[in-house]
Amino acid sequence: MPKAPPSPACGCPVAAFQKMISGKYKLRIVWDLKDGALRYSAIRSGLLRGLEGTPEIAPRVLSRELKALAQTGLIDRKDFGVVPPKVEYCLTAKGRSFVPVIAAIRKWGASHLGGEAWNESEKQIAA
Amino acid sequence: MPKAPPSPACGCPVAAFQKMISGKYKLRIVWDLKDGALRYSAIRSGLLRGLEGTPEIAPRVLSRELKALAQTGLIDRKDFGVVPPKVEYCLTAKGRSFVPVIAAIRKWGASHLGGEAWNESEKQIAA
DNA sequence: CAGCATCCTGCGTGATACTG
DNA sequence: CAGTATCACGCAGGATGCTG
Repeated sequence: MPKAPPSPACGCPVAAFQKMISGKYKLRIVWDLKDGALRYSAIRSGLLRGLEGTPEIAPRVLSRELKALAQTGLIDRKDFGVVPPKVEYCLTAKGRSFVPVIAAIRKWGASHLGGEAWNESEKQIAA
Repeated sequence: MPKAPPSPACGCPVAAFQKMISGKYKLRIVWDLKDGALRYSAIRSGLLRGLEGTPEIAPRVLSRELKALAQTGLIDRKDFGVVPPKVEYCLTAKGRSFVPVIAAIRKWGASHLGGEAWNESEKQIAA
């Protein structure tokens, strides 16, 4: 991975944020991790909670999200290096500092989206 | 209409939130609108502020984001029905209530992403 | 001025199979 | 158990040209 041009902070904290949480699971993963470390499969199961029509989450996808989160510095990966494999993921300080933001999002979402105020677009999510 | 199963608080408000702000410009549009109504081209110009390498924003894209935001109920479209066309976009009550959330995001982003703490992944944004 | 119509491309996401 | 490898697809998003 070549090139490393200077990054003009421009006005993009929002853009960086969007990139950081891009993906369907990143926010939920961080949120689920707020209560403590979780293993790969625990995270996986947690992501399926409350979702009916949702097919299984492709391991490739979850793996990528976790790597991305680790690279961003929100979570930390702990490999116990044993067999059978045991790996735990937990929040970093940065990740913990981010939890309140998610809390704010959830709070707002609960007030304005949590009810039945869903429109066509959202239904397909749950359908 | 397929079932509207009770939304178990699960992680759905977050999912709805993600869908609501999906797209590169939605958050910034809402943010730029917090100070008052803006016209189409004003929004367009505003989105290019501070971005050098960024090519022009495709009208198709911006148009779509605005429609989505309107459909979500975050912004309102005011067509003056005159020639030459004049259209203004402004926040709805819902949209205004959402501004603090963006503020929280920006605040956090400024602390943790605003500096030079960008890694490879983010660089391509500015590149 | 504020869009819409069309084509095209990359990536995010899902599904399936395999491994250390 | 915790992933990686591969194939395939839909859709966001950019580029260009045109219109009421």
